[in-house]
Amino acid sequence: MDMENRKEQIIERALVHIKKRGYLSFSYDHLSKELGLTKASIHYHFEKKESLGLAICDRIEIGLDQMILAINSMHIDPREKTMEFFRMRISHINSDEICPISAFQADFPYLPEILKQSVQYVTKKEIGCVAELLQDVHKNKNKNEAKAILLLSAMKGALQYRRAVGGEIMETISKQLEEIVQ
Amino acid sequence: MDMENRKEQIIERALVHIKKRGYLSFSYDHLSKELGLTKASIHYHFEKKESLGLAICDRIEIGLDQMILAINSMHIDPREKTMEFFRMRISHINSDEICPISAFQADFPYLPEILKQSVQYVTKKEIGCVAELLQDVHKNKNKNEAKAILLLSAMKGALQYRRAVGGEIMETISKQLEEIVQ
DNA sequence: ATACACTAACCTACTACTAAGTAAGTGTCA
DNA sequence: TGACACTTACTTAGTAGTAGGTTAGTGTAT
Repeated sequence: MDMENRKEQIIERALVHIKKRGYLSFSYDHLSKELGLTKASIHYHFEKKESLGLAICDRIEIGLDQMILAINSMHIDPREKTMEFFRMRISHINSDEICPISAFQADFPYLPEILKQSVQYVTKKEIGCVAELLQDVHKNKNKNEAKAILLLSAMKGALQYRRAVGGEIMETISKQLEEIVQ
Repeated sequence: MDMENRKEQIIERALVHIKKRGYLSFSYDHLSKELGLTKASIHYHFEKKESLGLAICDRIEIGLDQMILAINSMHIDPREKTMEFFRMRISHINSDEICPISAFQADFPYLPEILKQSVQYVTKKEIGCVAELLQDVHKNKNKNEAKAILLLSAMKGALQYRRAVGGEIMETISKQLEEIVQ
């Protein structure tokens, strides 16, 4: 397989693993067996685990950009745009998974410094995305930033709760997030 | 040192480690070195890591009971009681830590079955605690359960966000939680 | 004497990471 | 056209370090 396809394939599988079990707990061994390669081959594409971690952060960032682009091309109510962001975000996370950014945050103290920075960057970017969508609802920048953090914290906390209390929690939370957006 | 004191000491240190780095990532080796013991000695008190995990869940449950007891003996507004619960909960978590229940949830798919059950139990118990405190504010049981889940999700999500965006986030969130309680 | 709290030394499995080698292809020059 | 240098995408076989867990034995207080 050519370089770019294989790299993408590894990033995609690693992202699934991170959503399932976190950054520190997934291993090149698991990953390689799933892809029908050797560990060494993954090291060929991503010299260190850290390099793969950084590539995944980039991947998440690209995903955010694509979502914002898709949402801004929709002709719907501004309130609906914010909710659409959350719907899209949740739809990429299976019921046995958590948000990959949350997974990185859970392992944060033991990440290599450069990966910490990348996680910080993508975390802040996501908050910025939501805050900007909220700007079309009410024009209070400070309040929107605070609201964005609340909405995101609640959504991601809920995704983790889902593991212990079951699936119906996300509907319960979504309804209440809608009230907060209003 | 006598059995009960040592056991308590191990649980206490392990709880700190779980708040800092999660259940899967803390090790008997680290723990033993901190306590000036050997790994084997910790295995003497807690045969398996799983046993220690269960003891920590018990410990968290006892902590919840004590908080509810303390809060119910206060002569304050019902709204304030709910907020006091959150203040107490947050005060036990340092700025480089996350909620231990969240930490267990983050590692959930790879916990032994019996520990999963214990985490589920303590998760639901905490939701029950908050929902009951809310019963003194508004008497709508279903809505209070939903509100409890929202408040807890937001708080715990925010504790994880704090690692990537810094400490001032908790004040921002607390103010907004107060509005939701009203 | 016996139970308790502990240690030294070990085992197996798994982690990230590396060294050395190879088959298949690409580009270039006589 | 064909020989040569080089690259890509891998493999096999390792390294050192750490994980959870075990076994057999030691010191001590009652």
